Amino acid sequence: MTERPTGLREQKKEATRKALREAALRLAIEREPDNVRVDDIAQAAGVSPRTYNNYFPSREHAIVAAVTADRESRVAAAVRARPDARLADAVADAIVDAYTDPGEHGREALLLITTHPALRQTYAETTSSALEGPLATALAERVHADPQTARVLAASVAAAVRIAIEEWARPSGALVVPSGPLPDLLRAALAPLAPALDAVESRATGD
Amino acid sequence: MTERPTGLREQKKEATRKALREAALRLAIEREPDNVRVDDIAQAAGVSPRTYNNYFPSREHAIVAAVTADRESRVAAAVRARPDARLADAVADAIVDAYTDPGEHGREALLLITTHPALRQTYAETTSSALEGPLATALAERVHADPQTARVLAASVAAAVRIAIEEWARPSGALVVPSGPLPDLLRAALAPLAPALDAVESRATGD
DNA sequence: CAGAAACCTTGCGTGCACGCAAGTTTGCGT
DNA sequence: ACGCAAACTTGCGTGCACGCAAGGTTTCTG
Repeated sequence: MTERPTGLREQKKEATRKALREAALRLAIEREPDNVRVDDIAQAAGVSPRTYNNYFPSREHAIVAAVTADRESRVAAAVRARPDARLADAVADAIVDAYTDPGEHGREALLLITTHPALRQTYAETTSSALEGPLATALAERVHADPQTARVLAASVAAAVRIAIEEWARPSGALVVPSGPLPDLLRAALAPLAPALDAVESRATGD
Repeated sequence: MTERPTGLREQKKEATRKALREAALRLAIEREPDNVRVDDIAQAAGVSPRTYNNYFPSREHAIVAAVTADRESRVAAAVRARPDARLADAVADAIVDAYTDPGEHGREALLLITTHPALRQTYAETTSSALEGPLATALAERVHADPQTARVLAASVAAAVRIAIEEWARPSGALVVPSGPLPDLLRAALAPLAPALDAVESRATGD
């Protein structure tokens, strides 16, 4: 499933992708993100600037990809892994797990993303859109509703996550409340959707 | 509220904006959208190319703005106008009303947007994001929940609308079902969210 | 009504995204 | 082992978004 289809060309591609996102993150940390040209990233990774855009659709994406990794598909897998739990709980737990303590280098990188407006937006955006697809598939399997319903619910969850992340990464001009740690924000944002998840779950079970 | 703050500078600005979006739509219809440069639109509207981007953030936005107009804020107003109806119904009706029969020139323009991938995406995207803010405000007034909850629900509704529009504007390679007219798609996409809207409504009422 | 302040337009320069058409590498069948 | 086809990289060219600063217009203020 997550194995390499053939072997060697795929390795090279993955190596290049990794080199690019790590170079992007490293450069963004040591200089300011604004002072990093895409040419620099490409050069640091040993490829042409044109190739950079074969891997990432924008300058910001490589940087956030260094943090994001494959969280989104792990969320989908975690939801699948608990078919007995209440759906709303399974979703909330999976998301909180995935977005809690993003790892070692993540700490400094997240500060960077939080600080920088363009990165903030790309982060929330890609997180949300990357989550929508896999989660929709997982939901469609889990409840036996039509794909459209699963897609709407997945998109709603993704939107809630995006809002939580935006809230969490807000500049917070010291006037408003710090609005708490990310896990709490995530659960609070997901709470309003619980009735909808419950409904589709019971409807599927009772059907 | 929707009045001009002072007068004359605002008139000129609105005139320019209107000239730009109408020029954009006209050119996009008579040539193909791909054959319309932003320079052409600017010239047709009698402003410099640089000024174009002071009004619209991308080439596609002017075209979809010609169709979109101010639908999104009308949705918010319509929700506010029916404080007695069930929230889920008020939202669904308001949205269906706003997105049904977009007007005269809309017919041809919508075909154009439907046909063209980049326009489709911009259309669904701006529609959704333009809806989220005003609707969140309206919801926050209507139910007396915290703003965060209102925002999540508004974003979910916006996501559902986006999905319905995407589905409706899908190329539909004649293999899948035509998936029906837009109002039906909208109601179907909004249906899964009704429990969440009911819940926040009763919680606010009972509170 | 004159001067100032706010605002808008515009040209210029830069960086970026991407289509296209070579040129090069990898994989596979025979 | 060989050669072809698919896939990847790269340079080039184009169009676009946008920061910046100069100049013009509208609005505000005394």
